[in-house]
Formats: sequence, C-alpha cells, structure tokens
Amino acid sequence: MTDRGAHPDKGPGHRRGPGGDASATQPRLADVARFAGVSTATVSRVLNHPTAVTPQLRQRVHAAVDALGYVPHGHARALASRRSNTIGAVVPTIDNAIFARNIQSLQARLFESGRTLLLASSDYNYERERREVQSLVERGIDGLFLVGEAREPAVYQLLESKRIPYVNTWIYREDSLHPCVGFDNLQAAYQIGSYLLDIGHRSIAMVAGIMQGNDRAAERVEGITAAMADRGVRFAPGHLVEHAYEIAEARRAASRLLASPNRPTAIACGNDVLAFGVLFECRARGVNVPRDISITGFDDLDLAANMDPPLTTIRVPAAEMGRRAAEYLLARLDKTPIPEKTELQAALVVRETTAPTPELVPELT
Amino acid sequence: MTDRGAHPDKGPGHRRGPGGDASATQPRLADVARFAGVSTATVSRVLNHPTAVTPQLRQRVHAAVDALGYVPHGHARALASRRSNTIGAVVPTIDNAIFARNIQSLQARLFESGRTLLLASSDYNYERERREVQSLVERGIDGLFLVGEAREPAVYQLLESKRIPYVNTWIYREDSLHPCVGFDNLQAAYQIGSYLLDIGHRSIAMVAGIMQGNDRAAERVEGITAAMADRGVRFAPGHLVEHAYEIAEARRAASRLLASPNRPTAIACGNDVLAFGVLFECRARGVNVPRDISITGFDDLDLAANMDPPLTTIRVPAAEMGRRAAEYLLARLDKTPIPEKTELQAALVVRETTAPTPELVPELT
DNA sequence: TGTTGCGCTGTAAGCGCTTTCATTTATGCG
DNA sequence: CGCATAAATGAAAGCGCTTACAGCGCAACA
Repeated sequence: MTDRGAHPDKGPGHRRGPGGDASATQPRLADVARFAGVSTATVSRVLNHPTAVTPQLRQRVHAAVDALGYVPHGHARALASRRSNTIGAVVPTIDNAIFARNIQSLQARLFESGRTLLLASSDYNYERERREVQSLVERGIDGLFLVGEAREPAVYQLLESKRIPYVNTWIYREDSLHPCVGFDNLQAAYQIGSYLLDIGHRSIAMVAGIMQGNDRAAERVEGITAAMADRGVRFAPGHLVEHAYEIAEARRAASRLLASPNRPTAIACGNDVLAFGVLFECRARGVNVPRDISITGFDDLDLAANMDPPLTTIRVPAAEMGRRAAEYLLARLDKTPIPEKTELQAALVVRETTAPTPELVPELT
Repeated sequence: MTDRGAHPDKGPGHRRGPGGDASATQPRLADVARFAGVSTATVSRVLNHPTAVTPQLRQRVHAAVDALGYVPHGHARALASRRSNTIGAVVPTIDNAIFARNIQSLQARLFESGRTLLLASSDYNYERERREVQSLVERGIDGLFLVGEAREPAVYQLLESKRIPYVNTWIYREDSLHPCVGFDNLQAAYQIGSYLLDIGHRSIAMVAGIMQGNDRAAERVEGITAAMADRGVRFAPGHLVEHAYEIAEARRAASRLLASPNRPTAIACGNDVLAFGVLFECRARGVNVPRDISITGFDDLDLAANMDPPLTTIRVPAAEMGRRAAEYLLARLDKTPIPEKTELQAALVVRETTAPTPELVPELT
C-alpha cells in the first residue's frame, strides 16, 4: 500500500493511520480502481463518459463502486474539470408564495438536467445581494439566476470577468443590456391603472411594495402613475404608500386610507399579499368591496381566485419564468443558441374586487 | 514566468496562451502572492487566519486582492481544507408558505455564520430524496437539514459513513435514533381531535395530506384517530381522505364531504392550505362555518388569522425550527456540545372556525 | 556580544479527481 | 497472414488551494 499522507499528523481527519491501514476511511476513486483492477482514468471514464469504455469493464467498475460504497468527491471533480454542475440563484426572499413557485420550477428543471441549485436570498438589499453573489461565485456556480435588473455594478462586473452566464428575471426590457426572462412590470401595472380609470375611478391610491432595492415595485408604481397621468390624474397626498409585503403592513395602510377624509375609490396594490391585507381590513371595517371600494393585486396567487370576493389581479407566469430562465442558463452552458431576452406575458385577470364607480355605471356598454 | 500548463492544448479554456502571457484570465492565489511580493502561504493565511500575519503584510495582500479582483476558488479551497462551508437541505417542496418560512430562517442563520445553503426538494418522494441527498453529499456539504424521519435507510447509512452531521426536523420523538428539532405531530393532532370532541363533535372527517412519503401527515392522522378512539369514535367510511396540499384539491374533497348524506359536523385538515380550500368550498356552497360545520387547520400561516372566519389551527414554530436546526448543525461542526434532540411546542390556536355542536351548547361552562 | 526562543514567512506536498498523451489491444483490409 | 488504423486503457500532470514543516530574523536574556 503506497503511502499517500502528506500531513502525517492531521488528527482524526487524516486518511491513513500510522500503520498504513485503510480502515474507516472514505473510499476514493483510486480505491475503486484498485478494487476493479483498472486505472483511475478508466473509473473516471466510466463515471463521466460511459460509452468510451467496454461494457464489461464498465460493469466491473460499477460493481466496485457499489461494493465500496464509493461517492465521488464533487469538489475534486469540480476542480479538475472546471465545472460544478451547480447553478446559483439570489432571490429577494423565498418567504413569498410567488417566488417559492418560481424557484420550485427553476429547481425542477435544473434537477432534470442533473444540476443542483445553490440558493441565497438578499432580503431586498443590494449590498447583501452583492455579497451573496460573490459567495456563490466563490462556490463555483456555473450560472446564476437573478431577480430584477437594478443592482450594484460590481455584480455585473464580477459575472462578466468570470464569464458566468446569468439571467435577470421578473423583468423584461427590450433595450436591457442584460439577458432577461420576464415580463414588463410597468406595462402590466399600466393595464391595471387603465382598467381602473376606464371603470371610472379617479381617486386611486396605491399600496406599493418598498421600492428601495426592488425595481419591480418601482416599475409597478410607475405604471399606475403613467396610466393616471395619461388621463390627467395623479395621486392625492398620502395616496401612494410603500409597505413591506406583509398582510399586517397592508392592513395598517388600508386602515389609514379608509379612515382618511378623502378616501380613495380604488386601491391598487403592489402584490397579492398586500391586496389580501387591504381586503381583510375592508372586511373588518365593514367596507364593501367592490361596491364601496375597488381593490387590485398583482401576482395571482392560488388564493386570489378564492378570496371573498375573488381578487382582480395580474397573472404572473412565475413557474414558466423559472423554467425558461433555467433553459436559458442550460443553453448557455451547452453553448446552444438561445435568445438573450424572453418576454413573457402578464395578463390582467378581472374578478370581483373591482367595479365601476356609481357615476360611471350608465356609461358602460 | 514558470510554465504551469500540463495540458498544452486545452482549447479556449486553458489558462496561459502559447506565449505564456497572463492576459484575460482569472487571477489565482499565486497571482495575488506575486503581486504582493509574498508567498502563496501568506496570502492563504491572510484570507483564512488573518491574525497569524503582520498587519502591514495583511494590508499589502488585501491591496493585491482588490487590485486584481481576486475571488477565491471555493472548490480548490474545499478540496485542500476538507470543508466547504456549505449546508444542504432537502425539503419536500418550497412551494408551501410554511416550508418557505422555515427555510428562510434556516438560511438566515447560516448566512450569519458565513455558510451557504444548498437546497434540494424531494416532492414527497423517498427515492428522489435519496438521490438528492447523494447529490448533496457529492457536492461536499458539511451538514444536512432533513424533514421528517422516515426515509430510505441508505440515506442514513451514507450520512453515517461520511460522518456528515444531519438533523431531522418537523418531527420530535424522544426515542428517535436520530437528532431532531421539531414538535410532536401526533400529540398536536391529538389536541385538535380532543378539542373537537370536547365541544361535542362526533362525526369528524379529516382531509389529510398524502401520507405516502410524508410521515408528518401520517402522524397527524394518527393523532386525530387516537383522540377519537379514546372516546370510542372512529371515522365514518369516506370521512378520511388524502389530498395533495392544494386549495383546489381540498375544495374537491370538501365538496364531496359536504354533499354526502352523512355530512360530518367537523373537518380536521392536514394543514392550513387544505383548511383554506375547505373553507372556500363551504362559503361557495353557503355552508356556514362554524354554525353548520367546524373546520381546523394545521400550521397557522399568516393568512389563517385573517380568514373569514379566522381559522382554528395549530401554531407551528416554523421559523424557530429553521433557526434551531441551523444551531444544531453549526454546533456539531464547531464541536460545541448541543443536545441531540430539541422539542419545540406546537400550540392549538382556537379561533372562529370551530364551535360546539348544538346539542352540546347547554353543557358548556 | 553570543545564545536561545519565538513568531512570522516561505517551501512544497498533497486534497481527489479529470484529461491529455502515449501505449496497448482489437479490428479491417489487401 | 501482415500491416495500417481505430478503439480502449493507463500513466501522470495538473486543477487552485491549504498547511505541516523548515528556515529566518529578531528580541530578550545571560
């Protein structure tokens, strides 16, 4: 048995005891090779390019692998082969059903292709996102899934310099400098705004997500604002508020809005969670939706259609976005051609939390 | 410039061009060392054990790191140091608010300690769980977070043989052979059952999760069953049904239950999502909750308290479980003593979807 | 001023695998 | 049946880093 120990006195972690026995240690590829009576190169080939090896050898190697309970060492493999079969993702949070679904489908597609997801979350904080990305890059990800487009320039620089394929999601801009798979938040929000205006609302409030660290939230505000501006309407003072995506937060916001002297006739929310909160607060205060006030969400969570009344919202292709983003990254890794940008559709789903304002009713077709 | 290339003709991926120039390539630790005029050992020390190096050298090395934009190579580091600072987690799915919260807090705690989460999901499938664990182990995780206790024995064998610390969560059994951080599902479900029986229900149905591949779901059924058995009650035929954790599924189940000739007076659900579905179906059919029927959930999602009526359920310490499981793993890695088992409390939260049966009302104190 | 001892730094040997290149073995053809 | 060619295998050089150990310079002591 050849001596391999470089660190003669490594403590409990070291591989061979002083006597050179091989007991109680992880089998390595060399052990498999010895057991099967072949070279390490052959074992490696069996594991990585099975067709390049004769069936009988292949079988002998597999038998050895099973007999020894050999598990390849991913880091060594990644180091030698310069790829890790790992994809990274940095999302704002997974504690939000819509991201959870998004990630779930991303991960499912990666799993199919034999890759693993390294997940990190930024908590809507650019600085933290940068650190997470750096950490993922150090960990040797082959590709990276990101949310939104606005981030510290250092992130893009790092990715470029390391030549790591990445994709921005939850956003789509034709003129973006970066690959993206997503939809146009501004446009979707504009649809909501237009719809509310079409059915007569002029006093519209918005319970938006926190825009700092979240360009999607900002675009949604922009979309509503633009739709309003196009009809010569603007937010009354205090009618545009930002809140974390939590029910309790939304309830507080709604509470203020409903109690205010110039109560809006419609509240557009930055996402469904906020809309749920607003809806709950209305119910608690005996404000009838949609008779007294209209409410819209954004995301179309499973629950939206089941609310009482069912929520008017924007249906967002979360699962498809996860899958398509995975496709993009996989194609880049395989050097298969694939468009740099994919636009997905986000559609307005009109349900029952929205209704025309009384004065408009006669005008309706 | 010493020649390092072993693979003279590696194609575009190789490090040095034929002329030996170092352009357009990632800086390595050796480059930093050269730039700073020190040895690679010193650079490594600065990065890993800063106190072992003089401040001025430390600073010079940091300057070199910044100047070159050096990013350490995690796989090489992991290979050489035999640890990866990566923790794995295999959960059934993250597309469920309660797991999302759980994972979010796990990841937050790991982040604090400078580690990264490698996440995989099993889709409630033992076979797939085994493969995911194997894949994580190959990727060199230092510790592993698991959900539940029942799984393929090969998983435990692999973890033992690789000496990888792991922890089972969402479950607690004093006599378990494995470390765990969780609560007693059976006991919690028993509480629900007892409570329903206490307030007079005898015709109880259960919309459970799919028990195959999910020991927690099975224990919850056991808990309700046991509570009933202790009072001499049992499920009527068709009153115990299993469904995936989806609103639509739950609605279908509720629909059948509500239409059946022996409609139950109470429906205990395997989790809140199922309870929401049942609640929605009741509303859709004009069945008054809790007057006509009582409903209970399990998890206490944020939404539960906001439902109409607010849902009676079991509050589950999802976030704490994530954090405590992280603590356990971190302690094991640091060789700090920590108990093998941690029992967390799951408490019954009585809200308004449950009410005494009419005949019992007079009996109440 | 000559030792001794200590703390810092450098040297170099791996960590476990993949992959090139050379070698050996099988195959096809004249 | 012998040779050219292709296919299968093996030997060995790294992948980029950490770390044991040796070596060196310096301060403290005699």
